[in-house]
Amino acid sequence: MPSTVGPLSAVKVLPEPAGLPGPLPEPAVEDLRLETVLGALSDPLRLLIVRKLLLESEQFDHPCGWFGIDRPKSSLTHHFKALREAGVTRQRQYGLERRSHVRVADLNARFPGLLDLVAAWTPDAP
Amino acid sequence: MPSTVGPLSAVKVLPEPAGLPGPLPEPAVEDLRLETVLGALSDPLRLLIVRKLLLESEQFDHPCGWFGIDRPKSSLTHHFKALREAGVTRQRQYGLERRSHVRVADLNARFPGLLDLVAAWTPDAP
DNA sequence: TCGACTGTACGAGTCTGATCGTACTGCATG
DNA sequence: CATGCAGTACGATCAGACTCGTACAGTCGA
Repeated sequence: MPSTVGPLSAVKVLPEPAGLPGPLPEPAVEDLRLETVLGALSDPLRLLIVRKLLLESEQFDHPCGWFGIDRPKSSLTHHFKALREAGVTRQRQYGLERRSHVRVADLNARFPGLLDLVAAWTPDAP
Repeated sequence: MPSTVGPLSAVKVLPEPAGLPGPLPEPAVEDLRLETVLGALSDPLRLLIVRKLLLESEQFDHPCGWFGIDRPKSSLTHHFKALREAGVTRQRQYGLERRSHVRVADLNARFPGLLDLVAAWTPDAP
């Protein structure tokens, strides 16, 4: 997984007209890479985040605090950014909060069945 | 991805009666972990290996040389070991060679659809 | 028995990612 | 305007992975 989104030419950069809720920079659907997405999902914490989004929301965006993860804010920022830059989630700025949801349609179009595996995943045991 | 197979209790250790072609140590089906498998598949080189095994063999084992990858032997050993320890491939010792194949049945049982994504993957572009 | 061959083990160098503290930005509400 | 809050940016630290050279082990055929 690259530290940045990748070559800037491949990134949807929406300058975002001062304060309006628009999606943060993310890879376009056609630029989603399987190895990058799998890398983003190879972390248990991020798997937990995506699974929770899939099972308990799907239609609404959620801020970081909604997940109830007991980690420092800077750690959460790191993981949410990783998910967004891999193309797994989309983030929008709603006033104070930055809310996330899974790019279900995009991921199902490019990697059908992948999200089912995430939804069926369990944090620890068999 | 752990550097070892994991807790030794969770590893199928077949003492392998002196020279007979038996599977090398690998995680049991029920011990396969999604995050570990995804981590193993998040590397382009390993994705290439698994895809080649899926598309061009499926029924037969193949030694490292068969893949025609232009890397030092020690690098290849590293990746084949990573795949085996994650439970993606099985390796058997046939005389001189150590041959690999994908654990198709096991992976389809635990993570249905995952191998289809790997088979559909392309090394570089959309 | 002596190479030739396949693959491993071990170690070093390098790099990336995970974690987290601290300081900061931006928005909202009083 | 002042305060509080959500989240980021930056930097440090640490662990793990990737890459590879070198040395070694086991097997097969001449």
